[in-house]
Amino acid sequence: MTMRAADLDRVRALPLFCRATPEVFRDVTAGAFLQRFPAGTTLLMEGDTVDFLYVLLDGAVELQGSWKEKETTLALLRPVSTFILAAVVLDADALMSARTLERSEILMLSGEALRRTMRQDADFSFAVAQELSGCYRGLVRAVKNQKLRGGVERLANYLLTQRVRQGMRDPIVLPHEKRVLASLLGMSPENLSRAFANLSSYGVVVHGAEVSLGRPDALERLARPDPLIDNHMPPPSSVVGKAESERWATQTGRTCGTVLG
Amino acid sequence: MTMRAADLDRVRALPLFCRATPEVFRDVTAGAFLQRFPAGTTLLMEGDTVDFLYVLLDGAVELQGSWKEKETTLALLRPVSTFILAAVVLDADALMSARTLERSEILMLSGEALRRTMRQDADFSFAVAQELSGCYRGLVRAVKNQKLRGGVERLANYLLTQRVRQGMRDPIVLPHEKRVLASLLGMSPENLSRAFANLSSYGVVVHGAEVSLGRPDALERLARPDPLIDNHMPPPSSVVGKAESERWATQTGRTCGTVLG
DNA sequence: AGCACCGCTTGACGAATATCAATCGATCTA
DNA sequence: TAGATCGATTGATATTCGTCAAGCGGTGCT
Repeated sequence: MTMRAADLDRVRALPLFCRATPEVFRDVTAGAFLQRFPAGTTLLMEGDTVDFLYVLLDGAVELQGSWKEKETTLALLRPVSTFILAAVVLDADALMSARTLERSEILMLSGEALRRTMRQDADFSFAVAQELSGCYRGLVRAVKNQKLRGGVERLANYLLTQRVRQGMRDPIVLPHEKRVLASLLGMSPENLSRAFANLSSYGVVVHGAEVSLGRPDALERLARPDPLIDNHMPPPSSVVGKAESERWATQTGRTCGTVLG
Repeated sequence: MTMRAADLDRVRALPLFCRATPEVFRDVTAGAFLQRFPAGTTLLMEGDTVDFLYVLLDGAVELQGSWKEKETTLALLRPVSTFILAAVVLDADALMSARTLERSEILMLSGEALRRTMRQDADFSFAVAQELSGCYRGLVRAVKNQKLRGGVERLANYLLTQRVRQGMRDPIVLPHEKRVLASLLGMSPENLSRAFANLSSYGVVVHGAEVSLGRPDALERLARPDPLIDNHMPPPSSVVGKAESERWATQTGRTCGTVLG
């Protein structure tokens, strides 16, 4: 209950809640609490049963899956984003782990309360269904991205997507470590370096986290972005208006990367 | 409206509808119609706006995505399955194409009616949200499968999953052409052949569509199936009881393949 | 029967990618 | 400041995978 009014407002503005009645919002946030975590904290392990809907208010969170000592990044989240909505709705165990990449502020809503409210309010239930649909479509994009494109193509499209999200500024800045980005794009860190090197012939210059797309048109001819794969949603600056850009990975706000990769 | 009572019952039994009141079921099926398609018919193209929720009652359909002359199979559906639920809920365009693999019988429900009913009935809305959650989780499994495993490992796990679904019978039978299976598993048909050849050292013998897993234990040590990736749901024979095994790809019934791959 | 077509398999080759190792640079610490 | 640590880069090498080509074995058609 120790949360600033401004935080509550940011949650209220989420597509998931912005059309809910005051009563519904009160019900679903009943018993919610805000918590701060340092960087590198594991919030949730694969296979854990999940009792809360998480809302990232500040910081950064990585969703990852693992198999046989190997790990891969499924999504990178920035505020304001919700995650593991699907597991909460089904009251099932988590299919991915969640860990903080930076010091983060996270609101935790009772899963029980969420499900109860859904059963009582058709409009809220509908909003949840819409959110889940957006998440689903985000994953469809991810799979297509992964299966249909090669490594350099995924990187090229990632850069073009970032350019749009960062308001067409020229030196875009990578929002995460390159090792994490590599995992998101489905390649080894070494290969990401080489992929960047390849793109230099298309005008791409890298200086640390700053990447300048010298000739976006040339890069675009290589990347061939496709609205059915890459969600080039409006830059964060412009008011997002109708909560319509598909949401991603149970998260409602911006995503860092078209999508997994 | 030309549909047999038995068909209606099968639709009624879907997790999506089985808990709905008679009125809700009547509303959502209002204006629905049954249609027959020959093999190889494209029901829906990527990018098309979608006005109907599809229910596969007989036959087989493939969901695929494409980019730059390339195509990949995202899911293989068998009766009784619904598909493109997410696009219908959002009233958005389709992210994948759908085509029949065999002569198929398909029920088409009005998307408008579905959304209207959702807004009126919280329980139905909740059922849709649960269905979407299952689909979402199916895709998470798919991405993990694709990013964390190699080709042979994906095939080995596919075979083990099929063994469970087909009631542990020994010569399992591949439910689709090998070229389609290869696309589902994310490899070329040539590589699928070689992958099968590799598995011969683990007891796998292939005779056309019949595959005998000579030593399932050995195969399992290679495949390392994981409940957080492979949905080893109960064999179709045993009554599925509570509609709980996660649904896949907007589909409610059996799926042919752990998952895309 | 003969023929064409199609799906599957196999081999050879090249491209893409992972892995291992070493190095460089920046940051943090003692 | 010196040392240690960590992320990023680069090179060498092995593995995986896709592509091209040919051959095999069915099915269906005439």
